[in-house]
Amino acid sequence: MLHKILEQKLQQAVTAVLPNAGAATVLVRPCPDPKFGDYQTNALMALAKARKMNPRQLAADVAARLDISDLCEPVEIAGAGFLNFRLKTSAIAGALRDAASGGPLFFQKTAKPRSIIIDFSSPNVAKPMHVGHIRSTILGDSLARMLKLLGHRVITDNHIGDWGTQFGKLLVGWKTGLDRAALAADPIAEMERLYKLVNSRCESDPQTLENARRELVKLQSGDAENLAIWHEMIALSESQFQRVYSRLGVKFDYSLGESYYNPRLKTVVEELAQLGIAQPSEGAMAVFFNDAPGLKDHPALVRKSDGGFNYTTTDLATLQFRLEGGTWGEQPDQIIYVTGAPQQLHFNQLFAILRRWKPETTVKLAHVWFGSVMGEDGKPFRTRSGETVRLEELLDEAEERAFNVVSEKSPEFDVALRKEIARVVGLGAIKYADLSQNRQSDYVFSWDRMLALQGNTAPYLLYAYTRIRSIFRKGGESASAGQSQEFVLKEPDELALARRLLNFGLVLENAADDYRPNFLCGYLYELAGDYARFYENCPVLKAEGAIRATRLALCELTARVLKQGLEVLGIETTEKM
RNA sequence: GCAUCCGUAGCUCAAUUGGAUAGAGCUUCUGACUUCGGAUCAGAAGGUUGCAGGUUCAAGUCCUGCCGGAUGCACCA
Repeated sequence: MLHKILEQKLQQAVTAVLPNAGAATVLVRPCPDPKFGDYQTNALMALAKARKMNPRQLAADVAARLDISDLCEPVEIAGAGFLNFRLKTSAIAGALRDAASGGPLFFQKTAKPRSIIIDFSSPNVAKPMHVGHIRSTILGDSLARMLKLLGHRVITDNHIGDWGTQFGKLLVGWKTGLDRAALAADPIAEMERLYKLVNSRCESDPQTLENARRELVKLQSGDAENLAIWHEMIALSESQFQRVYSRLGVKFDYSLGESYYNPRLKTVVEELAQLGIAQPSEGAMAVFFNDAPGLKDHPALVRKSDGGFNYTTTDLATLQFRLEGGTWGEQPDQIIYVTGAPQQLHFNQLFAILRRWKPETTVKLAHVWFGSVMGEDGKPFRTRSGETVRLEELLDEAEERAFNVVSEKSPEFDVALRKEIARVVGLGAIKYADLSQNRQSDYVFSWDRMLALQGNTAPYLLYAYTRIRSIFRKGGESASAGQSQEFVLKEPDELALARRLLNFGLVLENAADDYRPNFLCGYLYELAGDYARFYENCPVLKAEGAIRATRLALCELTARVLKQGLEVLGIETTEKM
């Protein structure tokens, strides 16, 4: 973490020159172009501006106070007042040696661990998980892994949809048209069929609608028969969820569904009413936001005119529960919700209500939203027959397609090995295609691009990894010889690779701070590219002495960073492919 | 009507959130030692960042107004 040291020294120099400069104002970041140097700061220009000083003069004064000659070449002042730092080769070699001999892998655990709840995935009971769930699941999982790696205490909670109005219709269907054999064969499909059946009947037949409403009321007031059916539907759905999550390698600490918060709903609304936050309106209870510009004219309902509660009420109760420390007994510093873009209004309302309801809480709330998955026709992604695409079938197809590619490229591997490689590559490709994109844009789903072998894709990264592993298989035990010897970095491709390795932690932190795994993907892609050039131009096993040892160490460290980076994205690696 | 988001190369996407000459991949064209794994690498071509103003040392990024598109908005989640 050389840039951290630079940042600290720079901070000291700045406070020496400007005694009342703020604490966290001077940041060091990678240069946009290596010709400027390795790292730069542009913060002095802003500081100078605020004080009406000459920015280049300030930069010169700060540079004069900097003692970093052990790490860097003399600092350069450039442009309107940039400070550019170029690392000495000895400093780069030293950092590599530290990492190669058991030190941290170019990142540090945070000095201030926070307690963070991440709420993601949230599938619905009795419905199939479809492509819409994949982004939330993968993004949330990746954020959880990232924050954990950086030393935070992370609690993952799957807020399952197990209490909506859909259960009225499901109960009617279950009681009147359940096909037990079909349920045994494919429970989700059967429940989905029942729901669709009753739902369409409701549109033309008010009596069915009324029946559904009545079944729902019975369920919610504790009717034994309906509760039993409801429990069965949940159990059947959970086995589906588990199948998907275990394939994806996603784990939740808690799966507290909406029903869990049911007992709190009434008192939450009463409290809001008592505090004057919620008020009666058109028979319902509503919260108005006249002073919040973005929310003006968009009130939130916390109780429906029929006395029932909705999404907002449940989420408020959930927030209350979590702020009290949940069942795990720790108050969160931060809560992250991972859902689609259409829910922005909902979360803006939710957060605004909480600020009024519990003005004393300092919890940091984040709605990490994402765009939709589109088909190649630019419309929401569906099957040819117009159905939503089932997640399990999507995963099957990814593995199948990957299997075909592996079989074509490596026919000499036996079937079991090819299947295992296809699993890693196929699932990795799905995840990577999603995570490598700016989460806020809609993205077009394309099998061909996703399993493409070139470009910013999982197969490209995995291939880079397998080439490194192959060197170690060939090189035998001499692979560990790198640790004791002096590092010799001369070739441009060695240095470029080494410099890239140093930035792993910096990128990891940026990605976590902004909830953007695509930063990490971009970094890993560049790292793999640097490695490919190094591999092309710098023979490892044919080299000798310190050069060989250095190159082996570069290989080893690259493999470790690739593996660690992919792991944080929830992607496994394979030794061969 | 109100609100949110988007418009970048022929296509699919980046751009470290206001930084230096806007970068990749696909596609097209040209090249690479009888390969430490060619699922690789090098090079060429491709742009007035939807349009017009503004803010400042600096704008794809911020502000204003247009044009075009997506989504959400009281009783689904």
